[in-house]
Amino acid sequence: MSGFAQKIIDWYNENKRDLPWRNLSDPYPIWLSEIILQQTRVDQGLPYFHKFFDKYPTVHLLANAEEQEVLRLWQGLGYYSRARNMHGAAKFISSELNGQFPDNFKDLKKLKGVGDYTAAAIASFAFNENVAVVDGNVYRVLSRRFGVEEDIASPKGKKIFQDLADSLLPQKKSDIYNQGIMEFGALHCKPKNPDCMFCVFSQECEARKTGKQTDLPIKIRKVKIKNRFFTYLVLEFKGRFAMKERLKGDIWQGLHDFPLLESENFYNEESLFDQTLISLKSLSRDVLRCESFGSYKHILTHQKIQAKFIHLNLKSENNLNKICEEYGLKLYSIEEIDKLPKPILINNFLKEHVF
DNA sequence: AACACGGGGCC
DNA sequence: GGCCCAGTGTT
Repeated sequence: MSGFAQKIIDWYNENKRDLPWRNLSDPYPIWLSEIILQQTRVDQGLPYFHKFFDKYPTVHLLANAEEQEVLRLWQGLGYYSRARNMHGAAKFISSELNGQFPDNFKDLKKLKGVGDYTAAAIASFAFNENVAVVDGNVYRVLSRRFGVEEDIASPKGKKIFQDLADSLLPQKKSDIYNQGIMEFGALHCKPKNPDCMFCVFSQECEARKTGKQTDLPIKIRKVKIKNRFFTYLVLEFKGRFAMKERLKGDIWQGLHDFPLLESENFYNEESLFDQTLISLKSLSRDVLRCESFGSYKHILTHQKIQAKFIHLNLKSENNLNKICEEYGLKLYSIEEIDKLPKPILINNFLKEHVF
């Protein structure tokens, strides 16, 4: 075993966290945890793992659940296609494979939502297959320790890191080593403020020699962050809220949120109001004028969505208030929105339509 | 090869 | 306000 792998394993045995999906041989909870932890920190994913594993202790129970119920449990975790793919894969395993999990890297990759990383992780942790996992932690640890300055976002860079990870993989205890290098990246060789003073690689780390720790790994972002502006109408009818299912091909597809207007900015009020009128005609068939204020900010990786809520201009003759009164509707103001329990905000996709 | 897809934590 | 996180699927 290389000195590198040995040091990783020693560090891991000394510093590892006690996590519920560790030291298990059943691939189901391991798969569950890996899907949940894609692009997600352990602290954030942990409660979701418990929710899912408690509610669906076997792959059959998950497979037999309604998709809406699965999405409801996933609510707030983000990247909702993970939930849909996971549910689809559960159905496939339950019905086509008789509940028998694929037991090797190649077959695991055939599952929806299981790519190179996840297939390697499950193959390694559940079936002790000798494959190297490469995730964000591995990129960081390897790039720093070995001074690799290749762009991890490029296919060429990805291959270089995969090859390096493969070459470092020990023949024995590769599962422990895989867990170890990721844990080391998550807890010690962190993106910001890595603890280089007390590091097992303090002597041989290439990044430390050149002071480039926080410059590595190199990741060239090409996608520009887009700004989007949503104005929400929050309408209540006898304790239920008007919600719409979001269309495919956009964010939160298939999920539900409040009726909304999208504009290029919040200052383009005139056009926003015009749209409002058109949109509200489906509710009231009347001409309405609304006034907007307040804000709710929602930041995504590649989209910056700023949302706010509107209420009506009370001076208006045929205003939404009147319509609301007629129909027994309540239109929420921003102050009232702020007092609502958090799940009622735009993370929500409850399937409760008033109209 | 580029891009879409979430939400939360950190500095 | 920008970056990152136990990445994958689509085009």
